Amino acid sequence: MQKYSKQTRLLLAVDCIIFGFDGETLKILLIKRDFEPEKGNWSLMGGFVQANESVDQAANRVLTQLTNLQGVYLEQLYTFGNTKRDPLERTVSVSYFALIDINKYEAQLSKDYHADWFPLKKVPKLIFDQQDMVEAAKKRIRYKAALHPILFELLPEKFTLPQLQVLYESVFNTSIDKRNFSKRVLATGLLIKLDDKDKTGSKRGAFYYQLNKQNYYTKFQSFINILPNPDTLQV
Amino acid sequence: MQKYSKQTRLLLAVDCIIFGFDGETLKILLIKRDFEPEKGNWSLMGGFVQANESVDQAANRVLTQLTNLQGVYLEQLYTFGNTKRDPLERTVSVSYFALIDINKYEAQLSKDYHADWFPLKKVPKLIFDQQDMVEAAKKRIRYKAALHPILFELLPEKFTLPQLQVLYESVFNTSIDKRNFSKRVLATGLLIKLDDKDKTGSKRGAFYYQLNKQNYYTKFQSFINILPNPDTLQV
DNA sequence: ACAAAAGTGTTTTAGTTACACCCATGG
DNA sequence: CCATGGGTGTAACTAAAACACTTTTGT
Repeated sequence: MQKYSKQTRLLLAVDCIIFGFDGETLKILLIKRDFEPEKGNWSLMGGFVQANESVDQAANRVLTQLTNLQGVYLEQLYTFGNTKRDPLERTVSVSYFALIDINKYEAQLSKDYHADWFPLKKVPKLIFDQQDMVEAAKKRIRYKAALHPILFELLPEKFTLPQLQVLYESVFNTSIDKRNFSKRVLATGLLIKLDDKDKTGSKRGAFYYQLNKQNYYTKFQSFINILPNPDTLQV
Repeated sequence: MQKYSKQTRLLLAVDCIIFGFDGETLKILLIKRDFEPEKGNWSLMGGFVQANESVDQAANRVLTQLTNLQGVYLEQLYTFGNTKRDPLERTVSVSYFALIDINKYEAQLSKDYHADWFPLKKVPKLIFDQQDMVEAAKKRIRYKAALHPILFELLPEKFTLPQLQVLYESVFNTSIDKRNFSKRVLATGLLIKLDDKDKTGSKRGAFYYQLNKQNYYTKFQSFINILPNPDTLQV
């Protein structure tokens, strides 16, 4: 089966940076690595690409293994290819980032995989070059969210404008005027106002909204304008 | 040296989409593949990642092989990992795109490598999934150029505003008001006006400009605003 | 003297920011 | 009845778009 003779064959891995939002801060999901080297240390969920699967399929497999979720937003981030990144054997890793609704994630799974959620500011030391992967993922999510409506992937089907605003404020580490925020968000045409309210956050309650899926898919690739001053954003 | 036993090892390649601008249209550089399969057909410049080099190094090596240029703008684009993309043997390819000053490219090299420049609208049939790579690169260059000043990498050290405008108009397939264009470009603070003129394009001549390297490097990551209506751009 | 491309300024329009009060409700 | 968070409108300002004429010079 080796038709290109004399060429080096090497290990190819995938690693997933899995983001979730708990209503207050953006978090990532890490596991305790269960094999050597670095066994027992915090790590991204990952795995080797198998002979019979594409790289994308490998990333999806690995993500589903840990979360038991299907159809999740998953995007290729960057391929890390330094020769020494895995000290045991040359391994190139294709990193992906995923955005999941943290409520759909079952806590039970954390026990099975010795996994845990970490706020971005409290990420523990990670194995190999995974610190770089997380940094790249943080940059990418901010970059992309400044231009495209990806953050909705982190919220449940029904959400309120205050919830959405907290999410944006947390991702961009800024505070936004709620009047202007609501104007900009509603001007995108991506939201449908529902009749019922979320009463958990206040006595008056805040109206629920849901995504207008049609507009969402057609406008996903175009630039949107939810943030103030996106021009001055350093990304 | 195989420490992770029972895992699949596979071939890893790099492929480069090399862009150049001849003053009229955006072009890419292709070669005639000199080994089987698909020997003699048009192909991107590429090669296998060797045991002792990083993936980035492989991309740089391959680019320098064909162009004899160093220090060129080279950015990782996407990793293509379908199982069947190379019919001979499973090969995952990390694609990169490069922006070069077409004047620095020596025509002699084209003869050595049986290479040629093709306008984006006249790219011939390519091997494997390289058509997808070129499409991804076209999208990426437009996307990135709409937000960041990468197109200067395609121009010589000294260039005129009319030349720059033709470049933008060609990349975005649009026509731009020259008064507004010059206002926006100069407002970026990226350009230094020189004293001499390019007289090849007109009797009066157009002033040369060069990049303010300092501002260029510090502002490279922030969003700039040279295009009209970037919001409505489909990318 | 005229053709051909370079260069420049102003008005109009649209979009963004800043800002403060009333509303609804549970306790 | 009051504390808490939700919801909304307007005026001031800033940025973008539209638009046309003058300059230079080689032939």
